[in-house]
Amino acid sequence: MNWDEKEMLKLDNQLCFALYACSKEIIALYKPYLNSQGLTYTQYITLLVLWEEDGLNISELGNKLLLDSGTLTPLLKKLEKSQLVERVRDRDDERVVKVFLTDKGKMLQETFSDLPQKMFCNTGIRVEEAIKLKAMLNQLLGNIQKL
Amino acid sequence: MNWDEKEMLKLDNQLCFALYACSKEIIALYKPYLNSQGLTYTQYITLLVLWEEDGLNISELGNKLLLDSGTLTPLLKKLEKSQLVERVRDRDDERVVKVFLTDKGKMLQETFSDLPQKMFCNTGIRVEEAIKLKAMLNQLLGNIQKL
DNA sequence: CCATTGTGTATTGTGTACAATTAAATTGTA
DNA sequence: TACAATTTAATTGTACACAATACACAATGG
Repeated sequence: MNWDEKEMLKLDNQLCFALYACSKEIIALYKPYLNSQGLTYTQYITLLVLWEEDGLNISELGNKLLLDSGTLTPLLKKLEKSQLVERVRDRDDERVVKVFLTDKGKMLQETFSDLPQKMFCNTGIRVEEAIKLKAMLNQLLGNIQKL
Repeated sequence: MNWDEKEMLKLDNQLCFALYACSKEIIALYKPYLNSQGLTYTQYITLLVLWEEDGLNISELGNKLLLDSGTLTPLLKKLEKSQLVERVRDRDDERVVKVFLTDKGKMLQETFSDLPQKMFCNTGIRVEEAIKLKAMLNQLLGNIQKL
């Protein structure tokens, strides 16, 4: 093993760990806001999607969130139990479960309307930096998906 | 809710989701390499730390990996079961458990010596881009930790 | 010396996350 | 119309991830 290889095996030199750590820490910053409404981060981003487009089925949600049915099925049942969504099996195709926001679920959007701005302040990052960073992440994600 | 607020509640406009998605997808790229050696990503980065500095205790590992004992205790017991590490309770302070690599665990480093390079190629990102991205992530992480 | 405070690990409970499998329903095709 | 292939969710099993708690031990201050 040469010097370069040894250097690159150090945790601090790994891009993946920086991503992994950043992701976890930022999600942790969301927690106080979300937990106060009885939500987790994954449940929150599921609602984000439904606020944009209601009545998606589970695989459509999974495509947008990059999550599979093993994650979404129990999560959506919890959201249903707290009466934020309704799961309705499609009459025309009984395999399909469509997910609809309840009135309570729709109203919750207002509660979180200022959360993105709040979170942005918490990170202490400049606007142009954030835009640049997101662009780089999206490009990276695009590269990976193509494989 | 004004237009800006509504825009920022869209999934695709959220930096946090870009981080979360990127992190998961890159870790997924690691899986074939790691699973072939019976390892998960979290176990791999734990070994990365130990290859740099052997004999750390659990809280020291947790500080470097940003993980708590609830995650590390069962993980280290699995690594011990597969004979890659040894958990030794400190004689002087019975609260402390120190973690040492076995010979088998030390030798595994060679097996992964070219993995960072391989992974880098898989992402299809340019060197300067990767460096820039990692710098931005580390700065963001620094900002958060200070809160 | 001893009560208090702090530290280090383990345990329990909840909630993802994903691979693999199953099961039901639909679709394509001979 | 049979029936194979595909699609869609749900289920099962393994592995994090973290909050909350418990517990043992250590350090410290009066």
